[in-house]
Amino acid sequence: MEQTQNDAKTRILLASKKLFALNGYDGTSVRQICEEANTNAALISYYFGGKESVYQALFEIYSPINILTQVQNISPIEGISAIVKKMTEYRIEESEMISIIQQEIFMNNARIENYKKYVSEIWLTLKYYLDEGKAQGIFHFDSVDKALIYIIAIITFPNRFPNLDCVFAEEDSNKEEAVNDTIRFILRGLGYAADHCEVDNK
Amino acid sequence: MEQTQNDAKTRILLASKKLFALNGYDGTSVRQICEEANTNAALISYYFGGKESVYQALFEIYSPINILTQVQNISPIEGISAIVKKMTEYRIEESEMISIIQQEIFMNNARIENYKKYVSEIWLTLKYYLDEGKAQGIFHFDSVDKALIYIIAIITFPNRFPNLDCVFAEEDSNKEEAVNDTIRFILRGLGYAADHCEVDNK
DNA sequence: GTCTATACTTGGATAGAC
DNA sequence: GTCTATCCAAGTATAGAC
Repeated sequence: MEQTQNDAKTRILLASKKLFALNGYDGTSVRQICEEANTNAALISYYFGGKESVYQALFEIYSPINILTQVQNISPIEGISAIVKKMTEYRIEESEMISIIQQEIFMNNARIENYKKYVSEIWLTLKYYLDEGKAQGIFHFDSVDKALIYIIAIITFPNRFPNLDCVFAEEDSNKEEAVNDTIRFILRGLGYAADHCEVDNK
Repeated sequence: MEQTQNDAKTRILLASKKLFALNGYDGTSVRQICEEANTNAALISYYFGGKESVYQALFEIYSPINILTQVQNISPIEGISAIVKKMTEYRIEESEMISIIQQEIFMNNARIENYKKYVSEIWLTLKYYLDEGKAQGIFHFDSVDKALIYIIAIITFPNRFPNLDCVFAEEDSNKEEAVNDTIRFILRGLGYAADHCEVDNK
């Protein structure tokens, strides 16, 4: 089926992505979505089969698909940097999806069963590189689970807060800057001292 | 009015805290709450005036009230450590509230207007210490907003994931350990090199 | 392929019995 | 102080018109 930028189906997807991010799944009604999308409420059922199927479709279409490619057989530093880079880019490109994912991660519902496996894979890969890096003496932390949680917290935290504008003054920086800044903070946090302890340079 | 651990009002508060954390505000019905609390749906209105008022009551009763006491006129390191310590303790003691707060922060709704001011104050204090520390040459980062976001991400990230058990193997550690671990990660991330640049091994 | 009208379900609040 | 029954509003899905 042909799918242009402006057909009703696409408009529904974009509208629901926006509204789910702002108001949550349960806080968004199909009537709201269709108003935002300039379509009729019946089209949700017609195109997708229901509200939940629209939600599932978002994850299928806007998932960070290629995060784990090119992340095999490289060093812990490279591995972690690569994942942080991809996630940070995704976080900027698909900030609405990150909001949606954030809201889901901490909830109990079964809406994202399929997606969970996919996300777990990313976190387990991160964990693998943390273990490796610690074993090689590159990283210095006590608990791999705690370190993992800090990293997940950072790379899944939305960069937009509809509710807390007053705190954040700076305008958007470019993507590359954000990636490097995030990688630096995380590697430093892990006790990787290369960039500020000269004796460490080899 | 006398309030025991087991009166209906308290049971409603605890049940709603639990369910809001797991399923979100919109994902929780007053009927669910009252089933969990072993009371009747009418009591929500009777005691609180409505679902939203129960929600507000949670923030009034279980807020991290004393976070900003004893955080004046101290050094950036001490200031940031103190806030991270208090928030980490709160995160462990009131993990359900942290889940609820997390869900709210990224949303658009006006439910937590009062609470927002309170939260903003904490973040602005953190920001102040970050600026101070950078000016004093203690911290090394480019963007204070980015640094602030990393810290907020870490100290507001729930430590429980109903949805991602498989990734996290370790059992709960004690509170003090968690506090010190978190402070160390953050200070390192900020480029505060005191604890590993002299000689790494102890 | 798109929309209108509507039936069905669920949630929140309330009146009144005990 | 607590519960039962019920009203009203909102969300969802569907049948069928165009």
